[in-house]
Amino acid sequence: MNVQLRVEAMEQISDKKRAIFKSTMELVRENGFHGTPMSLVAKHAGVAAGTIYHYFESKEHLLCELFNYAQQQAIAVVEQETVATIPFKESFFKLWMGLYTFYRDNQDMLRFFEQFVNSPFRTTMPPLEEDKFYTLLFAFFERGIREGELKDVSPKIVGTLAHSSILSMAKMAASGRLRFNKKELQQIQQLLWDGIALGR
Amino acid sequence: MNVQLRVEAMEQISDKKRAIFKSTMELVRENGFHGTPMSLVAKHAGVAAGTIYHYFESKEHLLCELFNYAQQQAIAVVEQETVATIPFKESFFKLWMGLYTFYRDNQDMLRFFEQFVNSPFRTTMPPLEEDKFYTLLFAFFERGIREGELKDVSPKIVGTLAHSSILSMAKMAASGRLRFNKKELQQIQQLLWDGIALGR
DNA sequence: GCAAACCGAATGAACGTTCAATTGAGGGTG
DNA sequence: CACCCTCAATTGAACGTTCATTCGGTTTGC
Repeated sequence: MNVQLRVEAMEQISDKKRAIFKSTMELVRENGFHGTPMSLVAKHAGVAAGTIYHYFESKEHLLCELFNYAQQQAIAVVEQETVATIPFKESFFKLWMGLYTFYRDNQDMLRFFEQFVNSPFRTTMPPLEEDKFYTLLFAFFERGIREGELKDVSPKIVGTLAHSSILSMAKMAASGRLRFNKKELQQIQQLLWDGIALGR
Repeated sequence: MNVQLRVEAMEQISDKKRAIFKSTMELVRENGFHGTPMSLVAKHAGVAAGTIYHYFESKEHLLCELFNYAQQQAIAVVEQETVATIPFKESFFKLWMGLYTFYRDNQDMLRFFEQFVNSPFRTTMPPLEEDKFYTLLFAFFERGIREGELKDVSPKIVGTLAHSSILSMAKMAASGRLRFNKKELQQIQQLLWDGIALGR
């Protein structure tokens, strides 16, 4: 039943579709949003140009679906690290580290995300999965406030602050300007925690 | 002499050039990076297409120069709020608020920044002014560490965290999803300060 | 009268998308 | 098993549009 549910949620993606997603993400990372013509995507994915249009209505749809697809993977990380049976503080550190390593190890995706959320697509075709991601994230921080672990600031604010700290650190690591060791990463998380936690 | 210096630094920009910058920023904000043809920029700026090429070598150069131009204004904010004669803690809050209001009130610019730094231009033509911005920012936080006001974490880390918090809050305010009142803004700054400051 | 600034139609390349044609997997029939 | 039919998957050349850029000519300021 667990498997059943996962299959339903993921909607069983075809190999070609996945190859197209992968190529698009890599090319967008290197050449940007513009600068990745469909012909190039096709070549990289090892399919003909026409084939892409069998799976996707247009370039715009391809990009939007890719965003949702990638976002689902980020959602999976949040769901995995925020089970309600684990104490809040422990979950907080696990979530921070989980998302950080996810973004750090998926730099194509990270770059694609940033390009996408600042593009006009976001407004012309609002992505469903992004809402879900933030809903989950904010719910987690609301729990922290409810349980008296966090200061009484809007969960949206705390959640956004936490997430932006993760993103900026992952981008820093990705750009190669600074590589963090385990101790530094713990320092960063602790620093954030000190800010948002309710001192006893 | 004060005036003299400022003029030298700004290099005396022509009205047409400024109009082109303004139009580009507005159009990029609405239509994204792609989706703003030079012809549209020209029309919005009230000049002919060819005129743009009198001032800028190419679209790419226009965008890069615009980035530097905009970045200079952000630099001006940092310089204004981080004079060494004001106590560090007070400067910190002034800087946070100064940059926050700057970004919030210049949403075109904010959006353009985000698009630009995640585009491939950043790597093909590394922007000088971005370096200067971060150099100033990091120097300020280094001062905080040196004066024993901040925890001994790399100034690059603290600076990046602080800046990302500003950006994410300004983006939130810009998107209209949440409008902050003065008390909430103070809460956010305090929260950050609590995280990075050395408890006595 | 001479630069520099400015114009905007023309050019040519690049790109998203289409479509007629081909392949191949499955399945029903005798 | 051979045959045919169907339909989805796939191909890639061709099309039409859009867009950055050019350039010969005109205006403006000095």
